[in-house]
Formats: sequence, structure tokens, C-alpha cells
Amino acid sequence: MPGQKAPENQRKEQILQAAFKVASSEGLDKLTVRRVAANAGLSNGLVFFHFKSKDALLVALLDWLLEGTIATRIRPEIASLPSAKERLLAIVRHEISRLPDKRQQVELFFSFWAMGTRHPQVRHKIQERLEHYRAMFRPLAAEILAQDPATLPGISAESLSAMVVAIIEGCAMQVTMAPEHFDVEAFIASTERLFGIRVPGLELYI
Amino acid sequence: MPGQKAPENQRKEQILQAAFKVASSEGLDKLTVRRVAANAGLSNGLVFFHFKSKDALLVALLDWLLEGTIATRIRPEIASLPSAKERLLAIVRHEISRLPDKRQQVELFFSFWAMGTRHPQVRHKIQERLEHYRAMFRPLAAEILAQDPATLPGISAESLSAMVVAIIEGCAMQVTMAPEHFDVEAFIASTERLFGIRVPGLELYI
DNA sequence: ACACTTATTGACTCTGTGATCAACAAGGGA
DNA sequence: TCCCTTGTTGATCACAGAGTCAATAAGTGT
Repeated sequence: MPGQKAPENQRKEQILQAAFKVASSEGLDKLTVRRVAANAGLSNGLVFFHFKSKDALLVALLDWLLEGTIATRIRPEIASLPSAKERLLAIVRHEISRLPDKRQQVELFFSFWAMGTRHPQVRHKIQERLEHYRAMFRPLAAEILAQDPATLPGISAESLSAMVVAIIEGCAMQVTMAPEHFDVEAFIASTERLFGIRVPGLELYI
Repeated sequence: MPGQKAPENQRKEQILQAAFKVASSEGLDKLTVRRVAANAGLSNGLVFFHFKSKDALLVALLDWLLEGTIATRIRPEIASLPSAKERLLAIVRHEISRLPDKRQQVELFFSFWAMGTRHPQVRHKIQERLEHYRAMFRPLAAEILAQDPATLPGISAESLSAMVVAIIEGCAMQVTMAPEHFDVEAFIASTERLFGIRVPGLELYI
């Protein structure tokens, strides 16, 4: 006996939340349509009605995850900082410091990353986001490089953005793998020192 | 009708190689005991005879992968370089430049990494290797920091090693996800510039 | 020759999964 | 009131997977 109809597309959101719950608590490999449906208190058939297949559900979950997890623009309080270097490092600090709180999301993101190596659609979505993420840093990197072209000769804004992203992602990997043995604050401090900030009289690099 | 007996533990190696072939060509999630057995030209029962369970097979595969993939010691030609900074950067260059060739291994490694978030044994093995990897850089980092304590105040060899590992892993992630859009050479160059080498007269940092 | 341990096979069981579908409920318009 | 579209259910199907097991072959010691 069918239950109540839900208004609009609340059902999709409800199912996606259940899917996230399952994936983040049991792992993406243990996610099944039945488990998601049970977690949402719905029948499995309904999941196939709203998302045509399990694969489509996973892709939708990835969208849902990226939407709510990856930074997509520079926050106003950071955008108002005077120098490009400060802005870039403020973003890095912000991105890294929130990693421990966003651990479930980050873990699931890595699962999708692994999945993406064999799944063209997932791969494409992650590539897009990665590119978007790098693009957020590129103007800052360009400004930094333009201010003093002599210090980092032959380096493009592109590769400097890639470096920043690598540092953030690499930190994320280590945090997810060994959160108890990884000192996030020290890591942030190292990044800032390496990029030459807060060391009076030594601000030569970048 | 049982087939020929294989000498010693050649069978285990044979099965592990088949497992790697399956995992790297179809993805770790598509790895089944049957597929591995078929790929090795053996019966599925034999896989369970040599490895007690699929789980144990996966753990053995991880060992096999780590054994042959992750650098575990500093190569002699690098160890003979005069300065600690040069040695560290030579390792980084070596590690990054071989990423495109080791892409299958790296992809599989990331799959295990994702698996490790829910699998204590896998997690532990990866943690160990990660720590071992960091430990390889630590003496170099310590030496670099000791040579000029003023330039990078308050930074530990530990966090500097973590930074180096983050850069390598973060680069690996981007290479696996978008190998055609990622300029490995430019990335290596950026790393070297950032760490202040090959820029005559500007070798202040690190 | 004979027993005994170790490999090896493939059929078999049991469980769970993705997907389908007929049935049925709810609401909205004509 | 009567359709007709949209939701919703749970039974059902076909199938694949992990793991078991009796049977059997190949060595190994005696």
C-alpha cells in the first residue's frame, strides 16, 4: 500500500541525504540501493523511480557532495585582504583548517576520486571541479608572480596554482589517513613560512 | 581433474599478479575472486586455498603493491649529492617524474587509500608506509633546517617532511585525474623554485 | 607398495544485488 | 464523477559473488 506523496523534489534530496549517510558511514563500496532506501524509510523501487539507476544515483551523489563541499569562490573577508600573497595564504589556511571537520566529505570525495579513474562521467565531473579549484587560485598566483618576476623565473601561474592545490590535497590525504598523528596547525605554519609570510625581512619568495 | 602442482609459492605470486592485472585494468571494485582465478588460468577454489578469503587476498595485494611501488630508501646516486637541499629536491624530482609511468600502480594505491578509511588493516599498512615515507625525508629536512635556523623559524623537520609528502601526493592525484592537462615538468620546476634552488643569489629559503 | 600430506578442481549453497513490474494511491483537471 | 498523470510499494527475476566441499591428483616419506 503506497505511502504519502512528497511535494516537489523533496524526495530526491531525502534520498541523496540517505545516500550520503550510507556512503559516509559504511563506505561507498557498501552503498546499495536497498540500504539507501531503508535509510530513507522508503521502498527500493522508489529510488529507481527518481534516479533511473544506481549509477545515476552515484553521479547525483557526487554532484550533491561537490556542491556542498568544495570551495567555489573566494570569501569576501578574504577578498578584502590587501596583498595577493595574503589572500592566497588565507585561502590555503581556511581550506586546510576546515579539513578535520569535513572529514567525512573528504573521505567520500577520495572514494569518488578512485572511482573516477574507471568511470568517465565521474572523472569528468572531478576534473571540472579540480580545474575550477585551480582557476580560483590562478589570478592570485598571476598577481604574485607579476609583482616580482625575478624571484620565480619561468614559473607560470598555472603551475603555481597546481602547487597550491597539491599542497591542500596532499594535506587532506594525510589528514584522512592519520588524523591523530598529523599536526594541521604545524602544516599550515610550514606552508606560510615556505611561501615567505610572517617572517619580517625575509619576504623574498613569492 | 586437478592440474599440475606448482613449486613453492609460485602460485601465490601468480595469483597476486593476476589480481593486480584485474584491479588495474577493471578497478579494485570489480575485482572478484572468480575474475582473478580466471585471469590466472586457475580455479576459484585454489585462490581460497592459498589466501583464506577475498579480504586476505586484497591485503596481500596491498603488500605486494607497496613492496614494488613506494620508494623505501634513498638511492645511492642521490645520497652522494653534496647538500641536503639538493638531495631532497632530487628525490622529489625522481618521485614525481616517475608518476606518469607508475600510473596504474598509483591509481590502485589511491583505491586502497579510499578503502583504508573503512578497513583498519589496510589503513594501518598505509599509515605505516606513509610514516616510513615521511621518515625518509626527515633527516634531510632536519639538516636543512639546522643549517639556517633563522629562515624558517618554528618549523619542525616533521612538518616539513609532511609538506614534501603532500606535494608529491597532491601532484600524484592531479596526474592520475587529468594526465593530459597536467604539466609534470612545470610542476617539478615550480617545486624547485619554491624551495629556492637554481636561482643564483636567491637561495635564502631552505 | 602404501599411507599421508599438500594441491587442485569444479560443482554447489547461500546470500545479496540491480532492475522490473503489476498493482495501487493521490491529486488535478475536464 | 471519471480519467490520467505522477508517486509509491513490495514481490519477483535473473544473476553474480564469496565461500564450502567432496573428489581427485601429485608428490613424499617409509
